[in-house]
Amino acid sequence: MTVRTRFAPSPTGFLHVGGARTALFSYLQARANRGVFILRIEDTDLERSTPESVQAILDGMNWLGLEFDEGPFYQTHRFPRYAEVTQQLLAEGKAYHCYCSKERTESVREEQMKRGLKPRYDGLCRDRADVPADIKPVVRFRNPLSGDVVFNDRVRGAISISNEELDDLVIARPDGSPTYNFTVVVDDIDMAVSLVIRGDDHINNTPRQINIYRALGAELPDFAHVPMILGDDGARLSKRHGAVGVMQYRDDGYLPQALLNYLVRLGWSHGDQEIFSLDEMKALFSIDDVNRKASAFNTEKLDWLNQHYMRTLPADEVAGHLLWHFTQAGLDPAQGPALNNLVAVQADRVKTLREMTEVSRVYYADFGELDAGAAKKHLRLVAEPALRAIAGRLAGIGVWEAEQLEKAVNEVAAELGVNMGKIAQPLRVALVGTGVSPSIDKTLWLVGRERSLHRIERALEYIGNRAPEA
RNA sequence: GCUCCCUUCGUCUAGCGGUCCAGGACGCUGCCCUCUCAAGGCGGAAACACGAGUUCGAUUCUCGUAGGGAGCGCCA
Repeated sequence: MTVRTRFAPSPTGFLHVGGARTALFSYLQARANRGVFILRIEDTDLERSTPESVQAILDGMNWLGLEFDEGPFYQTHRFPRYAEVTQQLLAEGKAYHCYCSKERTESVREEQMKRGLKPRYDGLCRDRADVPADIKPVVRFRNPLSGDVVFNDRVRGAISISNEELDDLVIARPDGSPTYNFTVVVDDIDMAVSLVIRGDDHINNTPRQINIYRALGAELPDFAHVPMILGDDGARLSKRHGAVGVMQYRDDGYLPQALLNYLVRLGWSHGDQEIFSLDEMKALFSIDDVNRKASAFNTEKLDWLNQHYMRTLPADEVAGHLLWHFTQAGLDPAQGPALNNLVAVQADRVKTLREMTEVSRVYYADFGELDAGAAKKHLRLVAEPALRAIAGRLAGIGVWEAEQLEKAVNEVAAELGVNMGKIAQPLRVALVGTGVSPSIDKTLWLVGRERSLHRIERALEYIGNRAPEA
């Protein structure tokens, strides 16, 4: 039997990391078993669902590379089907019309709470014979009154709940529109989903859904409830934790490979392995190895992975992602070194592409003021001879490559009888305006000949203009 | 309140009764390397929530306790 999994988000916002991981697990489980991955949009809540959210979810999945084989299916397109099944249940006496007002069911709930009971519908209309006029009824599922619902969760193990804890849930509103617990079951049956992977906030819904499966005479799928993802502080993930939307991570400079790798290791592991390519994930992942415990999102580890991928992925590939950030930052890549060269030099110095863009600005556009502290410390009178010497040397250099540049700087240092620090730091400040940059040869290489000579000239002016030292 | 679920270093995790005075990774930290910042190399500190059982033997099994989470909608 082929494994069929699905991701079924409701389009009420962007794709957040928790949903993304659920989607990833579902996707990988399908891939690992040569199965089918389905995308279904659960948009039955007309009030809160928006086309923008649908697009945001699609964008997020696309950015992560989670390709679905079937869908997207929209529940709003399937209302006739739900109505059909509702009628079937009604006809078979497995569901009934309920004329209770919202007010009544709410007061019943309050009363039960007050008495220390679990709030549930009291079944007043369950065996009602009369048909009140002028009231549009809801349809309730006739849940079994006794017995236990037992299922074996692929990540949680055996879970059991008594039917006495469950009540007759509403499956259709007065206007005929279906409700969640009902549509999922109908859809998962119709789409032949064999493994339902979803957040563990659905554990408590599962028994009532199982009862519906049974009433429909359908075979049960497997269930796998994955734990939720918490914020850095262990509290439920929310906006105040910063980035929660997948696309926000792109904006912040993360590579999809890094986020994917980070997410797959949240709740799942394969021995001590930390780095997984998508192909490895597809080959090694198993939902049965997923943990039961909720895990906290740790941005520092994501940073580490992101840097790892910036360093190890082909520079051209990273450059492709970097280009997007350059565009966002209003930088023209044509005004400086090729982006793949930039990546090769900068990758092990920054955590994100956004950071790379920021620290690389000086290679594509002029910088304003010299950093006051750095200039004061390194652009002093004593540095003047070194800068003049290096400028003269650079002007005549044949091939503007790191190797030659390093040689040139070394030779000038030797000729002047000073150590590297005495020449590299002033030169660095002259070239980029601050005391921090890649090794001096790479820095020169990135800045380029004309720009380097011009900036050294400017630094010499600065030295000339500064007040005599005490 | 009721029901269900969870509990190994700060964090992500390995462990599936003895191999564990608990292993890896991020982070932190010491040293080395060094033209700055990184990266890298070699070290270090850091955990089985607690209490009873079961067993020759429990991190691993059972039950309690404590703490945490989720659900209890005509939301999904």
